[in-house]
Amino acid sequence: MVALRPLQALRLWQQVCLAEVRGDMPDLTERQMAILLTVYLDPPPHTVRGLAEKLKVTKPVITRALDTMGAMKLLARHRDQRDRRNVLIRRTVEGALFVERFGDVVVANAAELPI
Amino acid sequence: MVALRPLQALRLWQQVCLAEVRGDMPDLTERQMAILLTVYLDPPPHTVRGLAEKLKVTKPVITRALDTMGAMKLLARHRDQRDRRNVLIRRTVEGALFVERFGDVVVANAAELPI
DNA sequence: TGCAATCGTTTCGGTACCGTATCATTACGC
DNA sequence: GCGTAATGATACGGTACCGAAACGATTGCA
Repeated sequence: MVALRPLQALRLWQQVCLAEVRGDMPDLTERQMAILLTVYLDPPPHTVRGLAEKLKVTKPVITRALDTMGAMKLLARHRDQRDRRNVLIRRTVEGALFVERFGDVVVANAAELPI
Repeated sequence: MVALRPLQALRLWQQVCLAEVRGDMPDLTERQMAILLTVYLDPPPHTVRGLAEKLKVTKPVITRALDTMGAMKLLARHRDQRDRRNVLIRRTVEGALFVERFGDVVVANAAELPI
């Protein structure tokens, strides 16, 4: 339970967005961000279908996001050997680093919030 | 000063992203979000040039974002009568409501964070 | 062995955004 | 007035994403 007042929440979001926009990091879509954080925060296994249901989007949305973030090495695909129709989404070192750094940005900006 | 631990920060971001993705709200780009929040949180006046400098992006980026969000009625353009070259970006009722509701989403998700 | 169901992917046309360069309008100094 | 500077908008080609539909691959069941 984190007590956050509306103005603080908005200010936090603004500062983090500004940091992301100003930086030369690869800009991720809100959907891509939701997928990435879900893969790294929720327990595996993660499948295309599962993510599509969690985000309430269609499967092609997940496939395309995996294409993009896979090219960025933020996560990786892996065929499920027990049911070769499935694709398991796995974490990568680069992705873990990216997520960790992003979390630090949020924490740092939260620490500087006034009032 | 808000004490937020890395895992809490990431979980918060995930939940808010999920809420936005799942909702049928108009999805805003990270840049658009940075502009919108800056207009509504920072003191006016706001100009295209000023926003471009603050976000470290080019002016067409701001112009296009204003087009998009203007069509959504999230903010409005207004010629500066003292220097008619300038365009002043003003807040709207719809935009204020949108920002307020977004802040509430963040606050609500922060309140439900574990540990 | 067939055949339907499920999985993820691909294709299609359309839309939105990007960066760069250029434009029209307005202001200001000479 | 006239040229220069500054503002924001636009044109252009390119890229990425979107929703809907169709597609191969794999499974499991009759």
